[in-house]
Amino acid sequence: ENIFDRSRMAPKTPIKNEPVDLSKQKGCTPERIPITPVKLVDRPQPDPWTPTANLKMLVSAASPDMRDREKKKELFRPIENSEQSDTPDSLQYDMVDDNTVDEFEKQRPSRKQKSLGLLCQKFLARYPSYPLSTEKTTISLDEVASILGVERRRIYDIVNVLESLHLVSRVAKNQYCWHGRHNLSQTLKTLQEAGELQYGELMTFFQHKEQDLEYKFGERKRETIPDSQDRPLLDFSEPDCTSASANSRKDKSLRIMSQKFVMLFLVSKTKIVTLDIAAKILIEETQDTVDHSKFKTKVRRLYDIANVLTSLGLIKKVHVTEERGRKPAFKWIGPVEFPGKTDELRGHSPTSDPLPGAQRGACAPYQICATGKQRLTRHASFNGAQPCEGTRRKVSSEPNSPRQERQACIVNSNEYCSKMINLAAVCRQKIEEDARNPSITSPLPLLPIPGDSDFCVNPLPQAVFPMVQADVPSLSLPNGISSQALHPSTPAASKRENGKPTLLPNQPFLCFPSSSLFMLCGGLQENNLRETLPTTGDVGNRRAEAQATVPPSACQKRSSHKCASPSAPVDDEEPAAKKQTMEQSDVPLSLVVPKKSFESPKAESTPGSGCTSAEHLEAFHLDLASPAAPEAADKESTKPLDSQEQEKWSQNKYLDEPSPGKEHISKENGDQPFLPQYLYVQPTAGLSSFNFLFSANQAPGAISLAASQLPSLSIPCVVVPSAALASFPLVCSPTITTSPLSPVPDGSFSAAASMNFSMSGLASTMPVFIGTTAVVTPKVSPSPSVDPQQPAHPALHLSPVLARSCSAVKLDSPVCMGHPVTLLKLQQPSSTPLTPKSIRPARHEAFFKTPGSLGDPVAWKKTEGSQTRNVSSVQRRLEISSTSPD
DNA sequence: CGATCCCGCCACATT
DNA sequence: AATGTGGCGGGATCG
Repeated sequence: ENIFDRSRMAPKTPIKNEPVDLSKQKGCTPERIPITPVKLVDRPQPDPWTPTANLKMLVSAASPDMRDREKKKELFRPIENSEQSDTPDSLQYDMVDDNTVDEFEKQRPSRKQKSLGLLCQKFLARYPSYPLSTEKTTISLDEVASILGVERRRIYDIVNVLESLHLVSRVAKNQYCWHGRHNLSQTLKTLQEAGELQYGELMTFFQHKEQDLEYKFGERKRETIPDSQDRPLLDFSEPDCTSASANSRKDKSLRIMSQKFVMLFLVSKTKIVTLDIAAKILIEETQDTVDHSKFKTKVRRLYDIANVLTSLGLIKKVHVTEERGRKPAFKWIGPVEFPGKTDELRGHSPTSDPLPGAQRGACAPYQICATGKQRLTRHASFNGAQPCEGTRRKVSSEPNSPRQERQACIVNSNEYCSKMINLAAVCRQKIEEDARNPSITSPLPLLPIPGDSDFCVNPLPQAVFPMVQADVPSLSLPNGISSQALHPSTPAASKRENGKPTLLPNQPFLCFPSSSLFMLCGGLQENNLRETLPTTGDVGNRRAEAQATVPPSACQKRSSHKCASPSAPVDDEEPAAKKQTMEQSDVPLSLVVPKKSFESPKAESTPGSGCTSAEHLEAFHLDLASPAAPEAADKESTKPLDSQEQEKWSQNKYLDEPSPGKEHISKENGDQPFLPQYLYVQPTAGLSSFNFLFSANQAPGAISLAASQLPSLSIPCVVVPSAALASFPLVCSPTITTSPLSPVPDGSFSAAASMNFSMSGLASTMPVFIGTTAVVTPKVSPSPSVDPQQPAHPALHLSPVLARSCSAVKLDSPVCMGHPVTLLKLQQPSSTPLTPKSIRPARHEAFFKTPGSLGDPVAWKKTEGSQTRNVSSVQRRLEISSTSPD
């Protein structure tokens, strides 16, 4: 034993022997190995002196032995390298050794003994936690591997994680420098800051949700990780690492993952992160699809990282019991508070120039990240839809004016998108989970429906789309157009949705959708209202940010706040409230928010009215952010509060292109639309019997814009029949006009018109849904499910939003809930294509089918194809957002 | 049976 | 080309 220990102790010995062989052989060989077959180390018995000697010995011995490995299991139990645990055995070995391999064999190291965590402990034991500054300890991977009796590959796993925390740095090939934990605190602080910037908001959302949900621990973390981080690796940059250059292109995923993982803990309120959430968050890009395999792989990696972190005493394994059950999770047990905050950092990145920072990004990862977000938002605003496109590629292509900044922005946006997506996915899952768990659901209204998850994801995207599309169309074309754009229906097309361009020019409308969601939620839920408001406010901020391009200051602030918000002060009135509310608010919302960036500006060009509307929106945003917000909130709150209203809402219709409807609304509601983010038109209003809900985003955009101009906004508008809806059977898809409802001219544009028509005709009492393209499902079961709602589907773009909204609503309002459910059912059967594009028209036959329930959207997606759906959802978002038309 | 995660193939990077 | 790195996922073990 001593020997073994020594060996470890004395790492220095240069010898490398071929530990590998030995190690590999692990088990002793039955045949010969008299000695201690197990580990290299063990074997050495003869010459204890130097570890190396032992190693050699072992090796030599082993090699022959090696061949036999097979036996190991039952027979062996080699002690293995492990000293301690094994030690006893080792002794035994000695005793036994020669003769019975058996014992050894039996001892064969259990898996645990070979665990990475244990190996890491051994590794760490070799070096002082706080080495004297003077002494520089170099680590030779080969040497360590041999000493510890493991393959070098394992050492890489450990070193990579340690490197991510700057406990070691790579000096040269096969050589690492041991720094110890002197800088650990600083590194963690940095990560925390970076994490807040990147994930802060998201985290908060998630956490809130989670908490709401009821996680025991409450947490998971959520967050998304921006790609940007990846590359730069937050920390790395600064670290002393001489080898900064080192980080070559490849972002070592393990290192990055490790940092991100740590960031999650640091950002998490609860300090507890579940593996699945972390994995989701870490999975970048469009993962909606969710490759199960990918997820699995990610989890595996996280285990690797977690084992090392556990050995470092930074985290410990725990179980979080959620509604669903218990999930593996890790709790941060390391230092939490770090003296000085990085206010500075924040200031930099957020406030200061987003762009530049981003570009520079390379220099300071943090900043970059932060900037990235901001930018993203901005982008969104600027570019409009593009931002998201989850898939970057597309986006990049689209946008036009590419400036460097822009491009950068785009990139960021992409990242942002990816994050969003991830978040969405996470949210979605949560929601789903929540939904599953009834208990939890309460907090989050959304969840209830299975589809929700989709909604979450989709909604945003869709919402975004709608916005854009709407805008575009509206601008360029009145209702119909927009619808057409949307209609393109082909999924692909839908995703991109053309309209944007026009819209985009300046900003994306995308944002709205999300807001819309919020709105809905808010409206629906009484409680939520507040939350929503805040969220909305946030949204507004974001929008502002997005728009910020124009108003940088505001944007920056917001962004900064956002970032900071979690930890830092949000400051403005909103922030605090928002934060709180935010937290409570559903995840989805949060997701939405980020996305949203609507804008309307572009609209101007085309439709003057649109512009105005846009302005309103902005104004709102601004207002929200500042003083106005409260009012809006109030208004909103009031609306939502009323259960009656909710009911009405249920009745609400969503119009894809409801410009007319919107107009009505707008008229009726007039200015207010903004307030709530959802616009819901009371029956009294223009619509005789219809209530309109507009997603906040939508609403704003839609309302303002749409109402005035954009018919196309359609997206946002969803008319949901009130609970009573049941009565309404009709849904009109804009494009498609299902025969029954209104004859829509052609699918494409007619939608708006159709909407109108339907409206008019139907209006009387029926709840009509206007889908942009959707088909009406006349069938409708009037009752509960309110098939009509389904129409939402029709509105492709809208649908998402609607769906979300609906879902949200459902949650929020019982009434809604009921409907949705039914709806969902319906929808599923229908097999609707969720994607807006698909929605598009005609092709999809009837998207609407059972539009009704919000939840459906998900279902739709599902129908399309789970994977695709997922991805699509994300992509859709992105695409939609991007609106690149094709 | 799900949670863990060891093991090592193999691709890519670096020398 | 050899060697260093490290992504990745099959499949064994654990609980």
